[in-house]
Amino acid sequence: MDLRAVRGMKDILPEHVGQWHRLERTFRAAAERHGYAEVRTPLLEPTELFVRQIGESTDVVEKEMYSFERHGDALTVRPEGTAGVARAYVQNAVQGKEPVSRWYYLGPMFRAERPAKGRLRQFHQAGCELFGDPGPVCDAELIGLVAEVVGELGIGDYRIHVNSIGSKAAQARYREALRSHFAPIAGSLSEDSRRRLQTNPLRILDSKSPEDAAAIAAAPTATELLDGDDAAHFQGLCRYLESLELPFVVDPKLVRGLDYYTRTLFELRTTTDELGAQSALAGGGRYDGMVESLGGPAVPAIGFAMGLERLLALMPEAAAAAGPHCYLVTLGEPTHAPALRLASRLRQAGLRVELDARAASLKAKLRRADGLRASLCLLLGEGELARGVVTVKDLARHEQWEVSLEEAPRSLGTRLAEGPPPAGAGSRDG
RNA sequence: GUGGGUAUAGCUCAGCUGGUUAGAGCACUGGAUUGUGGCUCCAGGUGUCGCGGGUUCAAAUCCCGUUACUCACCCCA
Repeated sequence: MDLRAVRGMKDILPEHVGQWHRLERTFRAAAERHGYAEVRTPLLEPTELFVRQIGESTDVVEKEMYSFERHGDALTVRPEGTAGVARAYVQNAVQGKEPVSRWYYLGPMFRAERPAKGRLRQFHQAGCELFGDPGPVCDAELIGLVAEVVGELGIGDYRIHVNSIGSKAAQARYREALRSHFAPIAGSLSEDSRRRLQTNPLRILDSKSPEDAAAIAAAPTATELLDGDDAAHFQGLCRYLESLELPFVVDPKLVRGLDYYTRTLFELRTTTDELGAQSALAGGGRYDGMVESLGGPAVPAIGFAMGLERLLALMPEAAAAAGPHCYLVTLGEPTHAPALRLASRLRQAGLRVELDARAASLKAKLRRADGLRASLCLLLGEGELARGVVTVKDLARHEQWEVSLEEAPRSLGTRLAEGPPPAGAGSRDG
């Protein structure tokens, strides 16, 4: 086969879409309970949007974006959701319509990384963005929302990591403090970390190289350097998380790879190894400067995104998808047209009907009805046709009877409404 | 981008230090039951052994190259 899906981009086959729907339903319901409404923004944005908001020297911008030029416009397929949503917020002057906006989104993101376990080039995120509230009450509430969704999905093995890197000014001070801490010992650092000393010393902190471990442990932490307002904000966040009874760990080494964050940072990390070397299920933080840097007023904002493939990998197996109510089997060409009409009338009555007019044996068709977990199998042969009836077979109860073609939609509708057949058979909800 | 691993039937995989017609399970089809399923039994496979080259009397097996997938680094969802 020479035409395959692009590397790192996967087909989601019908057998898995039930799980996706469950995940999306759970997320939407939780977000809407918290007052969030869905926003849909384009997959393509001006390249400049991501370069300026995510940061020129970040990995995402330096090497992971799908960028191209078309009709003179430099465009990029979105690598994340926040920048586009913030752009939409500013462009539509939403701050003038309401003091606080709660928006959620759902969809594919694209990063041209080398794929690995838990990491794809097209992956899906669901996220929330809250504009107009500086926190920290809403920060805690937002983290609570993420935990709620993850918990409802049946995922329990995770930890909430929280940190604060302060305002942009505090970050600049912190960067300097890290530089003066690491510069004298640069010789003992890993090659990557020596490079990061120049580009972004914050990210030395999440280096996993053993040679960096001691230097990182001795490094100053961001929270130590927070000034009055920043420190109070972070203390408030921790206090509110406690009052929500959300277990969390303060993780001074939590530094995220996007430049736009201010103050609050958080991640939900799985404590299992189901995701290989990856561990983040969801991540987010505050980005108080973004709206203003996009040309809007100084509106504070916070948000998060969850990786849907990663959540799916940790979700417990769901029950089998519901089969059809009726599996309608024809026997012989003369029954085809009447069967088509019967199927259509049954569907009008609200039933899920699958018609099997293959030339295969009755045995093969019944086997298929069974494999699909159909509730009822309907047999329409020439004998039935002559008598104006259809044979109805309850696959779970091993009973069969005839009903007139005329009466079938009403009779079968009633029968199916009576409830599921005995255990182990019939339809189940996913 | 840099490394490691893998590549045999639709799927999951056996196939030993090279040896003649390349196997199993699952799935699928037919039959046992001329129109009755899940269990059982019987039967059914012409598969570019990823691709190209090399070594050899002989290559799925050894060597080289190449492509794809995968895992790890990096970074993140």
